[in-house]
Amino acid sequence: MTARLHRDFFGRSVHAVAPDLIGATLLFRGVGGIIVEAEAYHHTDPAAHSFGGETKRNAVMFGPPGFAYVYRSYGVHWCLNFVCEAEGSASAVLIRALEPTHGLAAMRRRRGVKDPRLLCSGPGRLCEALGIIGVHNGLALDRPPFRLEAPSDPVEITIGPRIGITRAMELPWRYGLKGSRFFSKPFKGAISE
DNA sequence: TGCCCGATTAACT
DNA sequence: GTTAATCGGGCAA
Repeated sequence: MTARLHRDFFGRSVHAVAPDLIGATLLFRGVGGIIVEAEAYHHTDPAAHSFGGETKRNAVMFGPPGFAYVYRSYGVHWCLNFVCEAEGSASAVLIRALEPTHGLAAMRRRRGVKDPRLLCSGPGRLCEALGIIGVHNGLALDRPPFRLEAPSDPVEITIGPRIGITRAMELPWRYGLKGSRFFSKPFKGAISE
């Protein structure tokens, strides 16, 4: 239990890493919870930021695996991704929701809500709850302030179409912890694995 | 430089 | 169900 996730873990296909992240514990400065929802993005995928090639914003995606890619969404929110595969592959997993387990008081203070289901259920919400912002773009995931631990027990995975995107919507690259009450949105037409 | 748009959220009707 | 908030990237001129 509590096996740390090392760089080798991320040096695999996003389609292997994303489901393996479900059930893992993500902490940022000791605050966080269990990853219950994630989506895979690959540079051959029209919905990925890296699809059009390397830019200043997405440069971290083109670097080595095991680092955080943080970007601003809709000019309002921050979103957290984990870079995967090999350097230059430009693929990443978007962390979409956590089940809060550590530092609930800090999360409530930052988010301004009490309901645990509103603290980290969404990519923008979880970054606000954990205090992750643009300056954390490019940080390594295997050392502080990040900490990642593998699931202590095997988990059942739910798979469905990604949400919030306008391109390649049909690709079933959204992964969830089966039965979780902390999704950003329900899984529709979900398949269990 | 100007313009449009987005891997979102919350607050509406 | 709809829409404003808000800003950097990407592209056209």
